This record gives sequence, structure tokens and C-alpha cells, in this order.
Amino acid sequence: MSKTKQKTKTDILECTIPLFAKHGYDKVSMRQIAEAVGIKAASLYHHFPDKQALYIEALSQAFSGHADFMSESFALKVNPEQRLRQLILQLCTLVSEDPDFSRLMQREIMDGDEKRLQFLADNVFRDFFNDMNALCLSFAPEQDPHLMTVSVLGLVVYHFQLSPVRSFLPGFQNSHNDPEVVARHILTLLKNGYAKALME
Amino acid sequence: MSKTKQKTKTDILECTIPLFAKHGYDKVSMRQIAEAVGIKAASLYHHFPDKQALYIEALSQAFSGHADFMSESFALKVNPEQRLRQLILQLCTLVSEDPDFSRLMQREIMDGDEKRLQFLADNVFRDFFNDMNALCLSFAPEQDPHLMTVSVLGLVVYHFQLSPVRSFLPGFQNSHNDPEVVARHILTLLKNGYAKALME
DNA sequence: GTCTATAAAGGGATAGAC
DNA sequence: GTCTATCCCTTTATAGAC
Repeated sequence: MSKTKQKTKTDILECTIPLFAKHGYDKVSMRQIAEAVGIKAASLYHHFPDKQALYIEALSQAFSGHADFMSESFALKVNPEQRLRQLILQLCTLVSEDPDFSRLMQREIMDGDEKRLQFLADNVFRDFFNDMNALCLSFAPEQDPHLMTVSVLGLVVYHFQLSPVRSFLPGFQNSHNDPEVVARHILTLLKNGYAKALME
Repeated sequence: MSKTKQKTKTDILECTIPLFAKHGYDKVSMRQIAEAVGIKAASLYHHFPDKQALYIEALSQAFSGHADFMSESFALKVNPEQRLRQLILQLCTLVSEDPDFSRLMQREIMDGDEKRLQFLADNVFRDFFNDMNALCLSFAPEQDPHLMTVSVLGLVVYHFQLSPVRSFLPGFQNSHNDPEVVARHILTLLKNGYAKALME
């Protein structure tokens, strides 16, 4: 009985995440969500008090796991350069293969109120950011680690954020959407940067 | 008579741009726009056939001028490094001082249909992108210019995109929102990269 | 060119049968 | 736990007076 309820609730969340990610909160109606799940809109209110609550839970579910996933790159004890290489490849792959996650995050950063941004920072970003700061300090000790972390993140994220317009822009090739190609490019860019710093 | 009409129309557009930029298309109602202008909602339909058209014109107005502005950085004949330095500072300043522009662009990239993305690419990005590609080739001849252009753009844009959450993240300082500080950081990162390439 | 009034459609949410 | 039916509100957009 409670098992069935949980299943339906999970179904709802699974159907809801891609809808909110693609269209945004306002453009998705309770009727649309219900249709995607295969039930009627009124039934949604048996599982969630209102649309906001449904959205927040969908958000949490979409974000859960990714924080851990991102921290995994820091688990193995290899040298900073290897770790950075692996991290960037993982980030590119994550962002490229789970566009829902990226889009939801982008929407939250744009439109989230203070409370939601705090949630995002605490539950998705914080641990990863701390690890990244430490890593950045190890391969670029002269740079501000916070700025460096944001730069690395920006390098990865923006390539995939831009992908909807990218094909209309000069010099585009299909390979530019390949996470491995982008990762290699970013790594070269960064490496030549800190490589020189290490040489001095 | 037509002068008055033009003035009102301009007023409407000026009031509309920040609203759409802040809240997005769906969260802004014709009543809100009308209130911001100081007229009634019905009067808006004397100047624009519908909400979509009003939005598109607001968009065009918000984007016009910036394309030219961005191309200016390529006008002066200095060496590539100087040009890159100036360009990055200008980009940082633009993105930081005209958040409406950046937010509208971000929303368009996320939610624009093919037609609108084509418009964006042709009218805002294309010339700038071509110039950037050429510039990138001159200081980083071994890198794919398209990837390099996107990387430079991402480095600048993401720092300011992230600013709503940034204050909640480890290592944040107020100076990280200063365009000059960010520009200097990015330039160092990039320079150490291509500097090594130039040395080889 | 701006107003009031209102139509028409769609949204979130609830009541109550099954 | 899901349904049908419905309420109430907001939204876009139009008609027609001034």
C-alpha cells in the first residue's frame, strides 16, 4: 500500500524532472505533468500539496546523487594533474549526458530566490567546490582558488550551454558537442596555463 | 503625432526590457508592463499586435548596439595580446554593467526556438564570433578557433552568471564581482596558456 | 491614443463519488 | 488512489466609448 504510493510518487517525479528542465516552471502545467504520468491532474494533489512542493521535490531528486558523483573524482589518490584531467572529463560527460540536471541548475541560478540558492549551494555545490578549491590551489597556487574553480566550471558548462546556438555560429563542427573533444580542449588550455606557472 | 506614438512605443520598450530580463517571458504580464509604463494593458495593443511581438521588439532593442560595441574591440590595430586584454575587460564590463542584456541572452539560448536562435546568431553573435575566431587563431594557432572562442566567452560569462549563488560558496570575496578583478584573472589564465604555446 | 468592460482560454486547486 | 466535475483566479486579447 505504502509501496504503491511510493512507486507512483517516484513515477511522478521522474516524469516531472524533464518537463521542468525543458520548459521551466511556468510553462509546465499540472495537467501536462498528469498527462505525462498517465493520471489526471487532481490525483497529483494526493501526493503533493501543491505545484511548488512538487517542483522542489523534483529538483531535489534531480540534484541528489550528482553531488556525490562529482566528489568521486577527488577520491582517488593521484597527482593533481591526473585528477584535474579526470575531473574535467567527468564534468563534460555529466553535463553532456544529463542535460536535465544542467538546465535545472541554470534555471535555479537565474530565478531561484535566496532560500533556493542557499539549498543549491549547500546540497549540490559546497563539497564539490571545497574539493575544487583545494585542487586548484595545488596546481595553480598563485591564483585565487575561488576564481579558478569558477573558471574551470565555466569552461566546461558554457560549452554545453551554448550548444543550442552553436550550430549557427562560424566554425562549428559536430565534434564540438563531443564531451571528450571539449574536455581535451579545456585541459590543453588549462594545462598550458598552469604548466608555465610550474616551470617558473 | 507619429512622434508621440514613437515616444510611447520607446517608453514601452524601455520599461519592458528589464522586466523580461529579470523575470522571464511567462512571469511578466501585460498588466505589469502597462503599470510600469503608466498606462492600461489594453493600450499596449495599440502599439503592438500581441505579447510575442512586444517581446521580440524588446529583445531586438536590447541586443542592438551591443553587437557593434563588441566589434569595436577589434577596430584598433594593436598586437593580438593587447587586443585580447582589452576585449576581455570590455566583455567583463559589459556583462557586469548590463545584466539585462546577459539575462535576456541566456534566456534566449535556453528557451528560444530555432527561428529566434537564428536571429540571435545572425544579429548578435556572428560578426563578433568571426572576429574572435580570427583573434584566437592569431594567439593560439594550434587550437580550434571555435572551441577557443567559446572558452573565452564561457570564462567571462560564467563568472557573472554564477554571481547569484557565488556569495554562498566557499572562498567568495566581494572583489570576485568586480569586472576588473575577473578580467585580470581570466587574462592571466589564458596568457599562461598561449604564452607557453608561443614559446615552443 | 487611452480608457472601461468583457470575452475566451487556461491555470491551480478542491469536493466528493468510487 | 484515482476519478469527474467544478470553482476561482489570472491571463491574453478584443470591442467600442471617449
